[in-house]
Amino acid sequence: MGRVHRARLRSRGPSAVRGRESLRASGRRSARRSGDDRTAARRRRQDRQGTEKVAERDADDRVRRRSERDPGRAARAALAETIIEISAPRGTQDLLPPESRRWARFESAARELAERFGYGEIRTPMFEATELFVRGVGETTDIVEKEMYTFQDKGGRSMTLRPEWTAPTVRALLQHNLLAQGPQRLYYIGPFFRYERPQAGRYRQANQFGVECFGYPGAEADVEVMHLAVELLHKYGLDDATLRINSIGDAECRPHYREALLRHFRPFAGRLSEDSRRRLERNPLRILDSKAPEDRDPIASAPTFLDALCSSCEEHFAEVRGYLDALGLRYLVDPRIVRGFDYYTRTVFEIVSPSLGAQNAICGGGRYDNLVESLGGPPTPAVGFGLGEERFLMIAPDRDSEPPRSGFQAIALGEAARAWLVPVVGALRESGGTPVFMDFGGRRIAAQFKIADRNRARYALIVGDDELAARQLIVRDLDDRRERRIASHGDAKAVAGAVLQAVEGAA
RNA sequence: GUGGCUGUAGCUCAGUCGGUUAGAGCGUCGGUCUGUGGCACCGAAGGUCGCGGGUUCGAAUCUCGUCAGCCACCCCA
Repeated sequence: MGRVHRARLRSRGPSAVRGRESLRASGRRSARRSGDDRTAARRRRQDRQGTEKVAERDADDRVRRRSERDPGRAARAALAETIIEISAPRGTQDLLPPESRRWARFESAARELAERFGYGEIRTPMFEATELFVRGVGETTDIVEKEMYTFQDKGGRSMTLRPEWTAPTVRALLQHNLLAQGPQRLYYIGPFFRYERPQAGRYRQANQFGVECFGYPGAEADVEVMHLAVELLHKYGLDDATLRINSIGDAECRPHYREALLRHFRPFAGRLSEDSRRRLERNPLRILDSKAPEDRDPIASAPTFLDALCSSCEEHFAEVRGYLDALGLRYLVDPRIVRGFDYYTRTVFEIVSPSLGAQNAICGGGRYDNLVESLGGPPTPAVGFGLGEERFLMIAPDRDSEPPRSGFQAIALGEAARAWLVPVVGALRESGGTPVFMDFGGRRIAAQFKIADRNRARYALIVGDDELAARQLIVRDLDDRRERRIASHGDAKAVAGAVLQAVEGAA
């Protein structure tokens, strides 16, 4: 896919004529003129570099000549002076058919699965008060420090396009006091925004499917959300993606681990990467995430969290593994997973795919037992994940299959036939469950058949003057090329009914 | 934010040492076939060579800047 698709919203006015129009006029049109004329044109072109005046006169001349051939042009040119070139903003993309069909399929699969797990959809605004993310995600995280799309609204409030969806979900939960009704299982699907340099699997506007489960402290909930994510992958046959899990402890044991890490890394301080040196005091956990080659050895010898967990965290993690085993879910304990958000506690997990590039995490999540409280709610344990739709669809194998033929291509030959057929098409669309296509371009019959093929239509309905006179229409099976004539009496609805009846059983 | 690579037709890409009118395949439209598709043949339309400046008699080609895309770093979905 790839290159720039730049929409040229180009209005040509007198000032623009000097650029494009003059080139076109002297280029294309001169090709039809004689050789002498051409050299004259070239000389004029060279002269033009000399003085602006000549250039303008030349351009005006061209406008006049073009206007003679196309009277509307002068009026259009007078309307607009500016040249506007607009393309989709960096790191965003347009979604077009047939790719959009894959997205729709994925989204309904995700929804269906979430509903099957007992989760209900939540939709929240695309922007929130900036403060929500600063407090929710954490001030020292990369997201808050440098990746947020923040703006001031006209009331002077600081707003931010959501960079993640957990904090907004919690906000909505608290605002509507849903926790008073007991545990909540919610899912969401849609866009989120991060101001980053785009690369493979990373965009400024991306889409995420995620679930959040509130109110259950036990490992059952952790494993439920993991199961949901894995099952979605499984449905698409993405079995080479692996679930990696870890525990990063809670308020009791994390400080101890932090100390242990500091003791370990301090002696290496001089040799660590610049980034890791900075992280040493602020957030030593994140050093474990580093890919810098000079950090590799110190990280490999670092103590793991699994040795430092307090007894209750250790027990929780053991239960998580137990449930995963009981469900037959394959996983890998990876002590290096730490995750980028501050709100995680205990279980964290990622699903990574070997077929993605450097951004190989297709899904990430974990438990966040303190977030609800820190946003002003009652103490509420919670666990959830986010899954990147772009990344998922990059590796999903549902690409090439050609859909089976279905529906109708209405083919009219001539004005009268078209006028007769249009209401029939409308009636078919009202009553049938299959697509009905029609080309309004007045193309010859062969071209309309090509369009039918492209549309993967199953039947062609052909009407020309002969059929009109005979009150018939032709139904052609585009698979076996057999066709038959059926009577077309009555109004459009009756004709549509006759058509549907004629193909019934055949399809 | 840093670095590397790349911008030529709707798409994929050629374009020699800087030289006259920038090409191909696919796609689109028309024709061969006044009314029958996937094939074939013929023809046509379609280009500010990303944009702006510089060098030069002359720039798609060299140079600087800029924008965009891709990839990597940081980090993450």
